[in-house]
Amino acid sequence: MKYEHLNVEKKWQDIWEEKGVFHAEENSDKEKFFALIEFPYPSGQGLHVGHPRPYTALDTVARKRRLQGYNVLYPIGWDAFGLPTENYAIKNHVHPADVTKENIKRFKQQIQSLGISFDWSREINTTDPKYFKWTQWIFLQLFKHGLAYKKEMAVNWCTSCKCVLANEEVVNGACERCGSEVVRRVKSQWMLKITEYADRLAKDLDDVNYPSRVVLQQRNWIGKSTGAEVDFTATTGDILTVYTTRPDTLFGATYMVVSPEHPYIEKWADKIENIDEVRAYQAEASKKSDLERTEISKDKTGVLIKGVRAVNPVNNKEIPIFISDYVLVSYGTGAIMAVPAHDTRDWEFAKKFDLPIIEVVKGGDVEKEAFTDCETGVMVNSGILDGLSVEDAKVKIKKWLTENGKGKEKVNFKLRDWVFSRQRYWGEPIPIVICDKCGYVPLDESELPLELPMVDSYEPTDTGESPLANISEWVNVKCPRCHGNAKRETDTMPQWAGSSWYYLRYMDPHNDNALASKEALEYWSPVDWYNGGMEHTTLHLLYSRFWHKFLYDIGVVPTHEPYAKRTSHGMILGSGGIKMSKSRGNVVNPDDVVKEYGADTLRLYEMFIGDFEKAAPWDDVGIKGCRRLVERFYNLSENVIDSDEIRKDVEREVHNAIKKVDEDIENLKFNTAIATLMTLINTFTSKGVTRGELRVFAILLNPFAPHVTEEVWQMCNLGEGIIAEQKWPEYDEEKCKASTVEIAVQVTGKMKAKIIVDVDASSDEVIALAKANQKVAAAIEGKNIVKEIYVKGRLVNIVVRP
RNA sequence: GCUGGUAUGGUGGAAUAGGCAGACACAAGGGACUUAAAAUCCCUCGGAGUAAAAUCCGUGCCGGUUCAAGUCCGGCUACCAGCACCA
Repeated sequence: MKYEHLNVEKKWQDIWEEKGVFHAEENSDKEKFFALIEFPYPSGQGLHVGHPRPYTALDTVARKRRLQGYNVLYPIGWDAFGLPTENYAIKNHVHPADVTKENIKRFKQQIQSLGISFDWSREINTTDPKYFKWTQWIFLQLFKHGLAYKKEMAVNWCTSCKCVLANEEVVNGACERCGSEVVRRVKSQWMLKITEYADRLAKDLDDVNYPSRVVLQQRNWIGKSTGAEVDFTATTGDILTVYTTRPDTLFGATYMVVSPEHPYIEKWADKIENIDEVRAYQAEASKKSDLERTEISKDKTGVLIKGVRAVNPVNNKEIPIFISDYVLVSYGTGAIMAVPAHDTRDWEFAKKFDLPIIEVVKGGDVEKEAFTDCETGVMVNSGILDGLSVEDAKVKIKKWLTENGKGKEKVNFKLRDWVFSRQRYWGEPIPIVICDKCGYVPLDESELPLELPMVDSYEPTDTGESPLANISEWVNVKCPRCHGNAKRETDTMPQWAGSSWYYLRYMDPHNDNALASKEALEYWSPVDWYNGGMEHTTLHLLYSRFWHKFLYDIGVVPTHEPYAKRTSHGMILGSGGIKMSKSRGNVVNPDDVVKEYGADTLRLYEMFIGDFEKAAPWDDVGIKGCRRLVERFYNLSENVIDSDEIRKDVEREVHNAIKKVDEDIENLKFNTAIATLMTLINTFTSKGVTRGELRVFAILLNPFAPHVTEEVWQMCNLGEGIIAEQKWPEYDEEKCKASTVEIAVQVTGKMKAKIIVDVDASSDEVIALAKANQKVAAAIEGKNIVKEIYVKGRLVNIVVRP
């Protein structure tokens, strides 16, 4: 019997749509379950087979939860602001809003053909003014709480996008999006004080269920370190504070280094004898792009500051001061004490400039390389610290510094504030007015949303100004405070703004009075299960945790973390394990797969392809195995045994399958869940299937292959419908157990025979049975038995010596 | 350089808490059905070895612990990802 997947799938999708079966219920007494996938960016290229992997995975979970009686929220929307759309619009002389509309239409149609159980009544779009009204509203709250501020600073400037980038968006000195060179530019930028939350963002990772690799990556990015600030006195009389994680090595400091941007250089200008040389070095350092700075990272450069020296507070020794670009102005105090004996970078610098190396931790050979081990060393040449371990020395010196007013314990983070403005058109306008008299004035909340003006040209400029700056009728406004002439902020928000809170909007997507109602937030928070890509770990995932914590602090949301559980999927690669890309011409379009094999087959294959968390290569031929599963299942309907029972001889296999599929879905082991179903269907194909067995099987398969299972259910008159009945099967632990079991028998670790024994047979009985086996008897004959081991239900090992 | 992760047949991948390596698929080979092909069904399918068995070898490499190691420990190698002068 031929399975006409196109008709069947369309039929069921129409039924689901018409009945609205996937709409999350309002005011429900049921327990809630909120499943979330990262909403897509509707690009011009349309869907590729990578997209459905996470959608299908959480769809499987969401469908299972519905069958288990939960009120499930599984929403989708569009993260639609962004550069590719804008660039396409510029090139083709159409408005980005129109491009976005077209792209969404295509994406939606493609996703709907997969039969994912999204609640389309809650669809959101970050470019919709009704949506970004609340993005702007959150920005205003951040501003009012001092967490959004404008600052003149050196920023990452993408030469191709003509736009600044956040630190998180710079990859190996290049733009994360387009790969072009990123250079430093001094610009006045809106910043968000994510650093204010650094400690909580790191610490609260303990309270959520995230994969350890995600936790680790976020913690590394936040980069918390504990050390001390130490006050050196310069010969000018100024206090020059350094940050170090190794205050124990203070006696080994033989010079200091300040970053080229350190403010004291200007202050000391007339005391520095070689100020021209110093200035030349500063100029050179400022010209370097990030890429150059990393490329030359091995060869240290620097200039000795002549005329000013520093005094080590612990022994009053005078030491020289250098400037060098290996010290960053943005971390710590922008100045370090250099301990060449115990820091690799300082060691390299000292060797190059022929500076003294004083060993203060014994245990290595500091003439050969820096000894950085903190575990084994013992303090030497360190006055009061001599003889102590590194750990004890740290404690003692911190105490000494505090007591003598020479420094204090200090925690530092690598995390920097978030550069939040972009000089592009297609983003949320920043709702701020710049007034000569009043400074930065927020728009009144009643003025929101502040919409984008219609313009003829939204090309980015080289001047570093947003295209919005040219629209004088939009730019020139009255100051909301003093009503004098003022100008709007013309930069827009980055792509990450809209996605930093979108999951909240799904809870109450049509609310005009708040980003979501209190009741909805109370009921649906937090997201129970959020699946997304590893590439967002230090971007979207971190940003949204920051916004959420802020919203929690100002009483908007009821939980301090947005996502209770996070999982991550691997990429779908092209055949041969290379990345799919348009330029390689190896992109597989899901539309073609749906057409040829059907959505159920595509879904099954996406889940069967391999370990969900790892990358897997697409195989055009391999998908056939999944199509066969669908057909075999469909064909089971032809010869159903008229009985509602589960037959005794398959009972154990059926109950084990329920258990296995249930557990595997919860543990992201979709591939082995499907393998279990394949094994079971092989049994049914050879032994036939009863109505009772078919019911169980169809429900287990339903979350993976929702169309064909409903179809067979209907054809065989098994009941009202799988979704309609909501009955996830339960397994009976007793029925999973076998009465007899096959035991492997080894003689000194070598497999000799297999015997069948009673599950509850005693060790003695089993060993006796094993010895009675011909092959085993032959193998142990005439030898000393040293040991006899029985592992229950597994094997017997008889250890002999000749 | 640092931090994680991974390594299993021709391929994708299984293997609870150390207990029969290769589940489940794909491909390949053989057979049945067919005028033929497709589809379907059945058989074989890590390597060496044998007429068939027996037997030996085998989870990136080298060692170790154990009655027993893909799994644990020590030392490498390769690949992937993240970070990259963070003091």
